[in-house]
Amino acid sequence: MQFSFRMPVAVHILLCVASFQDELKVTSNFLAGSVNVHPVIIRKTMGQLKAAGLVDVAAGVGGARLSRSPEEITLLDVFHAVEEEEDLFHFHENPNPACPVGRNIHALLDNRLQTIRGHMMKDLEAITLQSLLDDLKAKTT
Amino acid sequence: MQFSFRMPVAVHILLCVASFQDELKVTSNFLAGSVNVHPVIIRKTMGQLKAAGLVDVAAGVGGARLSRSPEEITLLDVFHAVEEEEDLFHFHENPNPACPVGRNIHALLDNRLQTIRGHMMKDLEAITLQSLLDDLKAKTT
DNA sequence: TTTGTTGCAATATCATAGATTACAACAAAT
DNA sequence: ATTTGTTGTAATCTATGATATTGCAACAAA
Repeated sequence: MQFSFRMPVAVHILLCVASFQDELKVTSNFLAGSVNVHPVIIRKTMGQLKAAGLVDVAAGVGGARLSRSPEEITLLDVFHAVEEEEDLFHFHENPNPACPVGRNIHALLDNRLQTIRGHMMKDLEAITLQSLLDDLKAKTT
Repeated sequence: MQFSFRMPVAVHILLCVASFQDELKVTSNFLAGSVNVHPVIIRKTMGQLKAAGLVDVAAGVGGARLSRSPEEITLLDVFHAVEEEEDLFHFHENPNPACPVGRNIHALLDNRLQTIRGHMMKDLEAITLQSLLDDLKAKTT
């Protein structure tokens, strides 16, 4: 089990927008060509990024731009924009309350797993779009 | 998206085995009653725990026991026993190699996300079955 | 008014997880 | 040796969620 590819796709979109917004009109069709998914998926994801205040999309005429500088966009922002707010692990419903383990399993695991999730969020927060752009530049020059 | 509930179920199984192995025969039907899932799911999960060397199951006569002491079983052991070895995030296949972003997106994200996954593994490793049993005892007495 | 685009709904397709059924293999008890 | 209760495993069913696809109204600029 793993997270869907919405997150990598969203990062891909943001990198493309950051890289090309000054040279050409970054449309969902253009992005679909680079990411290689259906344009509607791009538009949907872009809608989430827009709702999160990460990009501005020009309705009608088309094209997208970053709403903030790449230093101010972290992977945590992207994650929150794109993924549901869920627990990392899915608990089984209705464990038997007559069993001491069943009665307590949820409470036992919950805070420990939330801690792990918290660490993951911190890690994502430490990665900025700018750092990815820097790496990208290093790889392409 | 999140991990399936195999992991919490496996922990539940191990806690029950540890708690009851000296008092009664811990069968898949007994466990199914506490966890509240189908006995076949228990047997399947138990098979994974057995293959990972965490429990011994008595074929024929039935009943399970821990193969090691609870101090020597970590949630990382359980995780490896029960979850596929996958990346945390699912990458989109076939990004456009003609685009500098598409050509590099995988390499850009991969090691960063692997690092995050590594932290998660370390966190899981720090949680022993014994610590859960201690908490359980504190809650039930 | 035309053109290219976004936003969104509806539907289709596909993969995966869990539930369920069925049954052979097994070991102990009698 | 037979019975009994259990494990191990395969096959199938169902539900859910993710992505793909189609279609179209709304929009803004030329």
